[in-house]
Amino acid sequence: MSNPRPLGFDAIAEARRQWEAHGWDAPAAMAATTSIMRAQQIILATAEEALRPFDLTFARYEALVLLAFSRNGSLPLGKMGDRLMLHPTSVTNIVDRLEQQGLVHRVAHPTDRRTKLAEINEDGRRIVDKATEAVSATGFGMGALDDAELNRLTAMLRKLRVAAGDFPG
Amino acid sequence: MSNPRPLGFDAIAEARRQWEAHGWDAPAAMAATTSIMRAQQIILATAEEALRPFDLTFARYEALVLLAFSRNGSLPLGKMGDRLMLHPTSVTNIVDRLEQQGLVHRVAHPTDRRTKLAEINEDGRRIVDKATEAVSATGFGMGALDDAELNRLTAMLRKLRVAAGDFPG
DNA sequence: CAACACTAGTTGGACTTCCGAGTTTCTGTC
DNA sequence: GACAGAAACTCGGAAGTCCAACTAGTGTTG
Repeated sequence: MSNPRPLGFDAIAEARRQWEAHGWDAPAAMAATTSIMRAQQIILATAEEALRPFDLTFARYEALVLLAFSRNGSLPLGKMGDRLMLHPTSVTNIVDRLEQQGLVHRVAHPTDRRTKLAEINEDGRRIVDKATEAVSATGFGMGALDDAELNRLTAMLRKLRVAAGDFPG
Repeated sequence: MSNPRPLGFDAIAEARRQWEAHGWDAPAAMAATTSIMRAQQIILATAEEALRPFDLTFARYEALVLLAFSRNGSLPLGKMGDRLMLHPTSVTNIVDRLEQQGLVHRVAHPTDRRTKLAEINEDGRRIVDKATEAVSATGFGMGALDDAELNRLTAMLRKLRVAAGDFPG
């Protein structure tokens, strides 16, 4: 989680200074963008480190959680892609691996023969519980922020997601 | 930038509800994490769409900007990796491509023969100016937030970066 | 000054993601 | 009932990232 070669200064603040010095537009948006990029990198690295003992990537973990939360423990692959905002081919790949790991298997859809369901099994549920404990224990790398701040962050990014057309709002 | 298959509801709010219903820990951190992941995806897609006419990925664009901002228009590859938080291999790959595109070339370090410098040329500077115009025009996909919100966002994520050891703070 | 450890960059391999194209299966319309 | 169009999934290929191992050059230390 910690950076092996820390800088002595805030690279994003420095970039913003230069951005403005060059007379470029939208410095606040640039700084926020770069901050989100870096935050995502930090959070992802933290989570993946916690997930390594379970041989799960964050994407596979998210997919497992989604299935664990679903009504019957199964969902059509396409619906998974919609929920996780992933390309269909990525879903195929993820389900392939989870199936190889014996945590999930593909099942025929009861009425639509085009559709395949991914179904989580008992091993999958056990793993997802343990993996969640491990990830939660790291606080997702967000220990520096309290719950009020986290909620404000989530609310701000919600606006962004609505504007991008993720959901009606 | 807009999602081809929008959901009718907020998937992250729904995930949080289920997370709490299962009695799992740190729901606020989970929701914030997932929000950052999705925000990064949106922003990246927006930027890459704007950069496509210039045949640049966001990573290559960031590298070009870094070089354009540097004192002599050149930096050692390792230093670029530190600033951009990239693995040395990724820097090699990025500079390879920028060199193929004729925007950058590798130069020997004046005193240390291990080190190579990436140096931006006139074409590179011209492209980075135009690309910046294109990216700024999209507001980085953050049009839904005003400058005050963007600054609060940046400040919160700054805490996170300090905690991860990016810089002393 | 010789041996050893460290640093800078590259190479090859595994993994993930997306895009385009293709197959199979519905669905709506005439 | 036939058929054009849409939908669900998969396959092959390109691009990007990281890791482990390697080469070459530098620094340190006895």
